[in-house]
Amino acid sequence: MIHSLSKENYLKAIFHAAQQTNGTVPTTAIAKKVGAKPSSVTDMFRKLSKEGLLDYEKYKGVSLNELGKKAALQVIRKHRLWESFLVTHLNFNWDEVHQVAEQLEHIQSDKLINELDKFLDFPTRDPHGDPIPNRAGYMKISNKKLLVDLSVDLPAVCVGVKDNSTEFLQYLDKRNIGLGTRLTVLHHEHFDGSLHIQTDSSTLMISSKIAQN
Amino acid sequence: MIHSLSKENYLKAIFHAAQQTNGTVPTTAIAKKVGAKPSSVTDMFRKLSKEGLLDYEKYKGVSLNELGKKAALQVIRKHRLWESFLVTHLNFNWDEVHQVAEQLEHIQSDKLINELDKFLDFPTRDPHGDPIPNRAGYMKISNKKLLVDLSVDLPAVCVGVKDNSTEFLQYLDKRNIGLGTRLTVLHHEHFDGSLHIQTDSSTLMISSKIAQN
DNA sequence: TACAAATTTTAGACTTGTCTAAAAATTTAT
DNA sequence: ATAAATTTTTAGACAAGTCTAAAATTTGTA
Repeated sequence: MIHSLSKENYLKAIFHAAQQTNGTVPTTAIAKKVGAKPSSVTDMFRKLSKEGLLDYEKYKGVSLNELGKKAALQVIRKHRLWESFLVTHLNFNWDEVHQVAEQLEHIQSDKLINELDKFLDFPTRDPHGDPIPNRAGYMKISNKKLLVDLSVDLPAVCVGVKDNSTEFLQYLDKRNIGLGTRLTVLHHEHFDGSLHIQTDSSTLMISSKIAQN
Repeated sequence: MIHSLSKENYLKAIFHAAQQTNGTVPTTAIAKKVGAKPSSVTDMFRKLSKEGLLDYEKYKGVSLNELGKKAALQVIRKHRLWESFLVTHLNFNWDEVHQVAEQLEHIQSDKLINELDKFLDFPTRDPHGDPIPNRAGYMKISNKKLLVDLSVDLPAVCVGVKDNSTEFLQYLDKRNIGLGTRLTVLHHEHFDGSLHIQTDSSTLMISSKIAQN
């Protein structure tokens, strides 16, 4: 139940890659993610497969099984909790945390990570707005988030809306916002909760209308 | 200027061993500390020597040079700052922290460790009472500490006293405390600062008399 | 459908850090 | 002072994770 640093990185990479492609991931995709040559990735696929963490068929790519998913989610949980800690308590900016969290995510100690979770008051989103798996490995599916929860200056893509009423959709349409629209939050206006956002075509202001990223 | 996990462990082990023996450390002493066979230690001695971190002569043992000492102190700084964090913010007991700190001490990030230092308000002692090197690598020589600063239940040895007056020494003598006496603090009485301590031969009470560990 | 291109796997090798067994040097003790 | 005991080093090997080069398989296209 304890994996090497390298194996944890592969599991994480496969998990993330599988979010895009529906489950099965090709060798080269992982090679790019982990910064290794495809031949090395094949070797590791066989090892992880033999350890019962993923399903692998020669030339067919891999997919995480339940055990592998669980292991990957634990690493992701650690990564995101550490990122949160760095930003909220150690004065890191959201764009500085990744490299350090890549190291911290491999520290092995259940007590450590659960106490950190408690210390941070059980956050559900990391500084990039991505969901943090809980102790049991459960996390809200996908990395959608409400526009109001979106970090300032973080580029994002609109993939859905919460309020599906026609009037709301027309409102968005009039402003050229739809599925696939790329946007960035420029500024949060705290007194009324309104947002200044930047899309590819224009800059505009949005009130507390809730759009999902 | 960046060393592998294993090398950092060797540097730390050599540093600690050198505190006892006046500078030069034999192969077997390090073998025991790092949990490796003497032949492996010899190999590593040669590597670290070639990297300019320590002075090594075949069959003569090693000693850290300035560069090696600096590197060791940075690892020790990280170890002790993390121990402090674990105890003061994550509800670890002083006897639970070591194993986790052994991992955390190898995280590479100057910003991380300096921000952690600041977050902890620049502590000078870790939970075991050992001094924490500052950013520049400076630390109060040796791990002596005042008895009043000694953690409860941590076994210690008396190696000196601050007040050298005859009457104070006689006072200690009467209670069978001298250089080399092993003792443990059982309890701190907060209202008057007195201490209950346990020596090999007896249990006794000490007022705010300051004895150095 | 068959060939060319791209992807994936195999084979053999290298690095780091470790080990065992045996040889060499040092220390201890008589 | 020399033999015995201990310590240290050398030599050769191994596991993990990686690489390059070449072979095998799959995919895309004419």
